[in-house]
Amino acid sequence: MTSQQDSALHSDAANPSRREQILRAAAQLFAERGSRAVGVDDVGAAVGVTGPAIYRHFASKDAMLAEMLLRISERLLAGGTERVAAAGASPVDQLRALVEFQVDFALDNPALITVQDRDLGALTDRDARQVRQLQRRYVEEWVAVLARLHPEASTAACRARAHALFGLINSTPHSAGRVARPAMAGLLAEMAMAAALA
Amino acid sequence: MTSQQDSALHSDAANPSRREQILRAAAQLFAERGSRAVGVDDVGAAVGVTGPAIYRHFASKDAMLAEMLLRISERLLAGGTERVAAAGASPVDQLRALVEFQVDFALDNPALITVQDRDLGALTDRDARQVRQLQRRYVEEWVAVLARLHPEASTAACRARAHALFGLINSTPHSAGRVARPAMAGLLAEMAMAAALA
DNA sequence: GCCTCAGGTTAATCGCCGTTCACACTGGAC
DNA sequence: GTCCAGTGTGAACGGCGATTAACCTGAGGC
Repeated sequence: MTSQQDSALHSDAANPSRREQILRAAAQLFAERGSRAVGVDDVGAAVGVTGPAIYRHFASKDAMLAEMLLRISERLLAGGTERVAAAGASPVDQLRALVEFQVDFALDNPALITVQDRDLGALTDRDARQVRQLQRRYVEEWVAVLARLHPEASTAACRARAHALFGLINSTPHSAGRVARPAMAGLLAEMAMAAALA
Repeated sequence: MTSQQDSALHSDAANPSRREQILRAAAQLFAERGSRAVGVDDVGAAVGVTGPAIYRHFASKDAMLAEMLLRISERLLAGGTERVAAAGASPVDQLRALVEFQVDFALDNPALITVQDRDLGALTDRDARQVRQLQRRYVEEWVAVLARLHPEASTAACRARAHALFGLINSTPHSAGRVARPAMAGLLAEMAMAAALA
């Protein structure tokens, strides 16, 4: 139904391998219905093959989900640290860089955003631990910046603030498409900045 | 494990019937693992009975989830309209009333908040439609207030803004417990007001 | 012209889990 | 005391869905 094609998954966006096609289709389906409600046959059908063909490319359905979530977390962490580094020394500028990065990511990859916080629990302990560790490092990036903007606040409060900002920005998938992308980006960034500095 | 006892489910909080116990336990489990990952036996075990005993109180596992989500939506809608009505004519006061109501609800019922937006898709079409309709009416309550505060903004933009505020406030379950309840309530309300008025 | 191998296919297998069944055990109502 | 409604229990049943097995094909390399 959706023509949405979350961009953060492809190595080679132009000519995606079958493996990449599967990951993208799976992300879309997982986001719509939840990973446990999506059958291996559904994923196969979405790329024009039968269910078991998946196993030529992934060890298991869980492995697909794991790879998906690991890539997202890595991409967020890498992008976040990069943007902060490029933003100079001003905490407000750093915050703005993080906000704009997260807004762009959420608008570009609504399905991945949805899957990430809905299906973390479906991973094996081992995979989940690894994803959570990457997520934690990304959060700490935000916490460090927020701490400089609110010197009086505890670390725990800054962490809560960071999570609240993620919730705000990641609300995108819920208010799907009725507002044009640039306007939406502006609105979310503005709200996030106001909330962050309040 | 958790001593959390979401309060919005009981009619008689003091001496809950077996039926209510089941709903509470199920909400907790569903929030932790997702409704599809929780077995009927798990729910039974959580209240000290075997799985099939559930069927003395609910027609099916889906019926449990449906009742849970319907109650939440009804409670939110009722609470929201009531608070707005009691807040007088000032849009800012009305907004503050809504924000404080939502913050209290989210802090009191983290499990329900989680289940509500994670497991809506597991409902039958009929039930899902009904829940969505209640949710929509609650959202419109917010949209009406936001529209008066931003007369220049489109309805769609106000709706996006409302969803963003829900995302912010409902982030509570993700930053579980490290900040004391009153401080958390203050922080979330402050951030939400700033974001709403930005 | 063969051999290999990547990538598919269809037809089992197999375990899990929602649900139903047939049979107790209560504890009031009368 | 009897009876019945309400609750539970353990043992099937049945379907669904992930995985595996066995077999096929077509494109290169040699």
